[in-house]
Amino acid sequence: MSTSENTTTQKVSTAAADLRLYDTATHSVTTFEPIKPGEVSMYVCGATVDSSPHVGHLRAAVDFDVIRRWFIKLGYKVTFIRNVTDIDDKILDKAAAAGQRWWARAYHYEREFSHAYDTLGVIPPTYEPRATGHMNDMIDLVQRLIDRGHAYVIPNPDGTPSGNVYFDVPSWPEYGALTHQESGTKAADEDAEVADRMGPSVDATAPDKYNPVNDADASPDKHDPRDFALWKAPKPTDPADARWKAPFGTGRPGWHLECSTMSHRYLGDEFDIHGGGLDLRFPHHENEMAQSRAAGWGFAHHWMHLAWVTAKGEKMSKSLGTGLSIQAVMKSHSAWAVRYALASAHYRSMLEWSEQSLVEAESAYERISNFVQRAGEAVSAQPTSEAIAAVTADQLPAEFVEAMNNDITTPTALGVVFSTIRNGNSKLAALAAGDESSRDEVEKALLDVRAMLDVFGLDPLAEPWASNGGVRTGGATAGSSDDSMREILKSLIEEQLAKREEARKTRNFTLADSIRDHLKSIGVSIEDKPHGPSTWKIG
RNA sequence: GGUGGGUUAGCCAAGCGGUUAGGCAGCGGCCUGCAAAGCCGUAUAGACGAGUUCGACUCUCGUACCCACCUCCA
Repeated sequence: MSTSENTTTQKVSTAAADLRLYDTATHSVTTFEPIKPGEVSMYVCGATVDSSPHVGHLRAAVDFDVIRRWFIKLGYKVTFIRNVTDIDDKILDKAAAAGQRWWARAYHYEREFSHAYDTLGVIPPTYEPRATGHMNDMIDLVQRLIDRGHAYVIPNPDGTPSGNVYFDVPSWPEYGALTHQESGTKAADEDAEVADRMGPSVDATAPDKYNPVNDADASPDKHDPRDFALWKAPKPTDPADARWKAPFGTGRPGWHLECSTMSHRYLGDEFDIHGGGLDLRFPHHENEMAQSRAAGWGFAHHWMHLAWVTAKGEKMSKSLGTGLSIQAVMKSHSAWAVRYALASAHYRSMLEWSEQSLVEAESAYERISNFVQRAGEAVSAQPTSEAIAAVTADQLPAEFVEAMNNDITTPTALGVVFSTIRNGNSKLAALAAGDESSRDEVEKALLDVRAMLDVFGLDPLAEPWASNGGVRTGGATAGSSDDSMREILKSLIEEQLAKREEARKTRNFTLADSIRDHLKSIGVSIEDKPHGPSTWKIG
């Protein structure tokens, strides 16, 4: 990716004016207009680090990474924030159950997430704030909301503040603007029973229709069932180092508060895009929006929510215990294939995760890397990473740009990649047949393909794949850290190839085929060429 | 009960009111000593019912089924 420090000369592409994105708040696809010309600010809700990442978490990271890379390709300077929620009920509960310090558990799983992100080639955020690092900001925000009349402190019997502070939903008439659940006018009596069974709903505003399902919601202190915790008094079991002093009582922050605080800290009063998983829409993002706006901030202009990864048609979920751990998947599949499988569905569509999707991804890798390798050899040079980063959106194939600009339609954009490869393969064949006029077209196709793949983070010769083998071939690519072993392997295999070549010349095909079969059985595949020597690769 | 999304060929997955999505798998052909890779061609679609239209997979309404959020969740 472009790492140019000199952003003053950065130019936004012409294509950028035509980017359209779906906005959760308006339920429509609208043209994207940045707050500051040439810049995009994004805040994405990161993980609550209470246990290992699963495939669904990685989809979120990969999809937002692709969106971010597209903004960069359009020529924007992107500030990308993804937080780490490292203090919350689940972390405290699970750590206590496992006999761990809560912060030790949080840090352990934060490292697992980071490692998984790196493995899949997700660009690190511009900043990655932790909730625990922003306590003063959070306390300030709670106080600000109290001062502005949008929050109230629950007093102890003796009149001192208890540490429980709630957001006053009725004080904020815009509440519900994001998810449109503000109605409250229905409710024939027969609805009440179902509403109760289904738990709290912002539609069920009447106190007698409210049937709380957990302690926090059950609090009799709340003025309105929709009110939510900004600051929580410690439970007796909470460890001493999970309690922070505040003017409204010792306690810890509510979940929603964290993101409002951190987005403001790093992106200011207003920013372009707020993202997260679909499940965060309500209540998390609705509440975030209410408290940030009630604090007097403009907050997010645009909301993007990602759909699930499903397994056998159902949501892959930590809480349902159906999450497929990323470590398990990585045991039998390459990181490239996992990333491809995750990036190949539209971000707002459910993504059905199966072995078959991984198998297809591996096939895609073969097809793509075969082309990249052969084209590179045919024109005697691969484009440099600088050359690829320098390709602007305006220089990419128009159909690709249109697909990406049309709400990041990655499946269609990927179709353009394959079309370009097919066309490039044809030119490659023409070039091999001696048609020198095809050389420029092969070169162009190679550059286009790698630049498009770079938008997906799937250029096989870019990091992190390159140092992991990249295009796995005996001939062209070096880069292994273990060069001497590589040389030994190479000479052994080439000795076999020479024997086979000799056999082919004497039309001893039985011997030639047995050499090929043997190499295949140890994981080396042979490819004969119309002219010149046969090539080999591992895999 | 409220809110939102979905139903496309063997499988995965898009756009589009009329003109090839794409991938994987299949079939036929070219190339090859045979393969592999690659190229060309090709079959199988749009849950169901009605409506709008010259024309609908695409718009509208209805029905069925599936999924999600409303409680922690990417």
